[in-house]
Formats: sequence, C-alpha cells, structure tokens
Amino acid sequence: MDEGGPAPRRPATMRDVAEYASVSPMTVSRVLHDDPRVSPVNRERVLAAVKALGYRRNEVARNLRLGRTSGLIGLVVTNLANPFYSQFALGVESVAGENDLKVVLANTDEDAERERQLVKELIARRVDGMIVVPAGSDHAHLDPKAAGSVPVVLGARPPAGPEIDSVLVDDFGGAREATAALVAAGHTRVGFLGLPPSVWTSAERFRGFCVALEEAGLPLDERYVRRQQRTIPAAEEAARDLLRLRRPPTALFCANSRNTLGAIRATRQLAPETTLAGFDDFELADVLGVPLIVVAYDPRELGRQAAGLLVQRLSAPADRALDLLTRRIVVPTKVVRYGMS
Amino acid sequence: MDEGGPAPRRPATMRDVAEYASVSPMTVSRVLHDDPRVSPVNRERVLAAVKALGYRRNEVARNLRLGRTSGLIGLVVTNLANPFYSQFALGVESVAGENDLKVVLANTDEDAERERQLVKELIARRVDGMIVVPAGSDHAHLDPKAAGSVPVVLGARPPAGPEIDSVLVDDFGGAREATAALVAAGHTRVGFLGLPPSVWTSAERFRGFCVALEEAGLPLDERYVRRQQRTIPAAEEAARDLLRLRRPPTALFCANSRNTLGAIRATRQLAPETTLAGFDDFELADVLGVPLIVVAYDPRELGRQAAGLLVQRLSAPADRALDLLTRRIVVPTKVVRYGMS
DNA sequence: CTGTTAGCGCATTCAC
DNA sequence: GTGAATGCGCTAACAG
Repeated sequence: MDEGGPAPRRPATMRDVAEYASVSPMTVSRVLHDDPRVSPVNRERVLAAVKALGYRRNEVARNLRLGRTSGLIGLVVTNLANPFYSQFALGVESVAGENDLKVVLANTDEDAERERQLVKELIARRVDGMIVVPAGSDHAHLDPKAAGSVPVVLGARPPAGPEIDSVLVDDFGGAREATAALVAAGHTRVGFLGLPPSVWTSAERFRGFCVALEEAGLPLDERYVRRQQRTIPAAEEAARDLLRLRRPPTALFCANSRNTLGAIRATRQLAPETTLAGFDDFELADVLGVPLIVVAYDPRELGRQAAGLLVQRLSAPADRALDLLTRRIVVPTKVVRYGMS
Repeated sequence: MDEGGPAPRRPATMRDVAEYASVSPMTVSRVLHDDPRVSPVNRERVLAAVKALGYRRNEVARNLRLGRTSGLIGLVVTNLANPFYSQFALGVESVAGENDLKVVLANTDEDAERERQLVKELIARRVDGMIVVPAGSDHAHLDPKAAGSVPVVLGARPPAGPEIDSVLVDDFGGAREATAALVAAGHTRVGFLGLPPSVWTSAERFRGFCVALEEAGLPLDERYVRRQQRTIPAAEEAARDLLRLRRPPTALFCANSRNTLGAIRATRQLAPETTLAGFDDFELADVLGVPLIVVAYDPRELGRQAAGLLVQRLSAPADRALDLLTRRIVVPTKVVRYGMS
C-alpha cells in the first residue's frame, strides 16, 4: 500500500514537504489548493513529496490562519445510554456531516454543574456552535448573546429565560391524545407514572394527561398519580402501589419509557388486564402481547432538525447570526396501538 | 448575570484584553495561568477586563503554540443507532473525560469508504488518537505505523493485517457456551441465524456454535443455518423458513440481537415451544415470557477498555508510543437464562 | 514583576 | 509561475 514512508514521529509540516521537493512552502500550499498557477513539474514533485512524507495538512493551523472556526459543533446530552439520545445524536451527526461539520460529544449524566463545565470547555475549543439537551433549569450559561457568542440550539427541553433556538417533541399533545384514547376505551380510573415535575418534558406530559381527563369530564385523582420514578425498578414499585389500592386504576399512563417498562412488569404479575399507555415507543412493544398504546416520535428527526437550525445560524452572515429570530420547532407525535387486535 | 458585556461579534483575543487592561498580552497570559509573578493590581485589572469582554482563551491557538495536539480523540462507529455502539461510545466518553480528552464522533453506517474518508479528516484535524469499529476488512488505512502516525484502537472487531490494539468480546466463547446450554437441555436440532460471514463477530459466533455442536457429537445440518439477515424483518423471515421445514429445529441460536428479535416474532406465531438463545442481552428479555438464553456482556466496559488502551499509548513517551507491544483485550461474556423458571 | 522577541503551521497579500 | 514577507492567537525564553 503506502510504500513504507519513514513513519515520521512528528507529523510532517508543509515546510518539510517543501524542502523535500526543493520548492517553497508557498508552492506546496498552492498545489494543495489546486491552484492552477503551478508548473506541472513542480506539482508532480510536490505530490511525490507529500506521498513520501505522508504529509497531511494541519487543519487546526489552517483554520487559525483563515480566521475560520473549528468546523466542530458540540453536542451535549444528558445520557447517551438512553436510546432516545443516541438516536438524537445520530440525527445530529448526519446533518453535521452533510455540512462538513464534525461533532464533539459530551455526556452530562444529568449533572447541571458538569454541563456548565463542558460548555465552557467547548467554547474554549472554539466550536462553531452547540446543541445541548440541558440538564438543569438555569440556562444563562447557554445564552448565545452572553460572553462566548456561540450559537446554541436546545434539544428536547425549551429554554428557561434566554432566547435560544430549540427543537421539542409535542409532549403535551402526545400525552393528551394517548390519555384521551384510554378514556375513549372506557377507562374512568387512569393512573399516572412519571418523572419528577422538575423535568420539563414530564411536566408537559402530565399537563397533557390532566387536560385530557378534564376534557372527558373526569376528575384527577391524586392517589393515582406517582411522579418520582427515575428508574425501571422504582417505576415497577410505584405501579404496584397503584394496583394494590382498594379501587385500583384500570389503566395507566406512563410518561416515559422507563416508567412504561416498570409498569409492564408490575401489571403482568398483579393485574394483567390493566391497559397501558406510555410516552416513547420501544422495540418489542408489539411482541409483548400486552394491550399497549404508545406515543411515538422520531428522535433522529429531532436531532436532524436541531442540527438544521444550527447550520442555518452558522451560515448566516457572521455579524447577524445572533440577531435572527429565535425559533422553536415542535416535532409531532403519533399514537400507536399494539396488541389490541 | 453577566452584566451585559458588549456581546463581541468576533470573540475577544488576548490582545483585546491586554489593551482594555492597559497591560501587555504576556501579563494576561500569566494571569490566565495563575502565574504568581503578577502584581495583585494587574491581576485584578486583567480579570476585570476578561469579564467585561467575555474573553475565553482560544485553546486551538494555544495548542498550536504549545506543539501539543488537539486533546481530541476520534471515535468512529458503524451504527450509533445500535444500543451496543451507543453504550460503547458512552464508555469511551467517560474515560476520555477523566483524562481531559474530548471525543469527536463519527458514524460510518457500515460504509468502508466513508470510514476511510472520516479517518483521513480526523487525522487532518490532528486528533491525538482514534478508536474505530472498522466497517471493512481492509485496515491498512488504520495502521498507526503508516503515514499519519496516530495511535488507533479497534473496538469489537480485530485488526486484519496491521498490528493494532484491539478490545474484543469473547464472541467465540459466548456462542459456544450458549449453544452448549441448548444441547444440554436436550436439543439435537439447533438452527443458526446470523449476519453474513464477512462480519467478523458473527463468523466467530458461528464458529463457537459449530464447536459446541461438535463437542456434543451432533452433526452440523446446513439446512438449519441462515447467515444473511441484517434486519429484524429479514431475520423473522429466515426463522420462519427454518420453522416450516418438515423436521424443524427445536432450538435456535441467534448470533445478534436483530436476529434474536426476528426469531422471537417468528416462533411466537409458528412454534412457541421453540427454545431460543441469542448473542446480546436486551431490555425486556425477562418480560417476554419466552424461554430465552442470552449471551450478555457490558458494551460500556468495552468502550472503557478501548479508551484505556488509547490513553496508555498517548501517555507513553511520544517517540516510543508506537513501539509498545500490540495488545488485545477480550471482554468476557456471561450466559443468562430468562423465563425458564 | 513586566514587556519584547520569536515562532507553532498555514495562507493571504504583494512583489519578482 | 514563484517566493518573501506578514500575521492568525497564543506562549516559552529571554531580557529589563
């Protein structure tokens, strides 16, 4: 293959190539730019030197000289282990790639302080922009207008305070529609399992749940509401609690997939006839053999849209990029029914 | 918060800060380094200027000057939508973070040509090292000894040719053990569903499958072998084929999760009494109510180990880093039984 | 304690 | 066609 270049310990520079080819660095630079004003002879020599030395242009230095930024965008997510975020990341990466941008990945583990730190580092590295799924509720450090001036797009959760572009799921609408489907099926005692109210998405879904009940003229029974489960075991336990009530709910709405999975485990044992509805679709939902209503959406599309917004801002005239109107895109949801043949 | 700095359109430079504070750039640099040899007065002035201008040190220029590399490592995976790779990425990210490295993410979509392109770009960006899940079988472009000289660690698939560090799963052992469990349960007609033989992991798993049969004195019936399914529907179709044979297999070994999921769908309809075993654990395996043997392992640990190897090489003396012995780490697997109470 | 000089690798002037 | 000079933003190594 490569005919055994001297395996340079310190990557070859343009000067190295120039010396090897007995030309000036400038000529090398021109060849690398396909500048036509280079004699064929020299072009050949340079190309040969490049190959011999295994030279690769240093994009970092190049960008510094050009005053361009890094060609990098930061992607800060809360939990890459969650399929939602990995699909989201995939969407971001694909659109970024199409626009000749690379993605620097960072995981906050839902730690707001870590997020601040990571954002600072990314800015110092001169990322051209950032896509952030914010962990906390204070978004001041994400304000593009503040010091740093880096375009930011928020994913899945809306900005609190500063005007920042965002791409959201129709949490409210999806929850409302799924709950309405439960009610339409005749259920009057519907339980709710969700994350703590401090998590915006879950709060919105709870709001959708409440509105759907209200629209059906059903009361909201707080004994049927559990909003503290962050893990599958916790969700299972909470679901058990509800099912053990003297008048248990006949249906459960679960505000995220972890709660849905916990509820599935609980109902399977305690009350298999309970109808389940949940936010987030998941693999195997159709095979479970349990009647299940699911609020589905495309997390990858969410990522694509977020990257799209960012790219738009990046391609705006540099001095006006931050003056564009703040935009908010809401990705639709779709209610899917499984196992109710 | 930030008291309305002038929102600089072009990020402030050290010189801007120096002028604002009426000192030399050098003094600014020192303050930013916590160099004690700066008068408290000047330190205050600089700090004030930094805040007023929203200055952030340009790490790119800094690294260029220091001759350091980027502090970035490249992570090239084949399919981030696959939970395996997202967990893998998470493991890489966590260890990288602990070592003050950031991760540049790239997805090849199993396209070897795209991989070559991405690897080139990453090298041009002067990543300090790369972790790659190779898509093709030609790994010449990944050889650290070739031009480029960037340390590389391969994940999940071993190097073909060049000597490259790698972190692998015990594909052979896991498949052999799971198959043996099937045989021990009395099955004599065991089918195999897998990816094409060109995929190394799947080939290894097939090898484990074959050896287990051989060790049990069972013949390998090629009519029970299907090795072309890359998607869940294709796997389901292949499983149906096997189950429709006049003497169908009584158990199936599935070489990856997509084949397992397809097989579950097929058996559920056609032959619920079929015993299933599969490589890769997955969520809800316990809830399916189907007897299931699973080969489990920790993809996050795989990522951690890969990053660990890379970090080791990066911290070796620069001129000797490439001379270390090539290492290969094999992460163990564990056979788990579900629904066979 | 502080400033000046020089240069990391590259590319845009502007000369020849 | 080609090359020399200059500077991107930053910081070691020297002066002062």
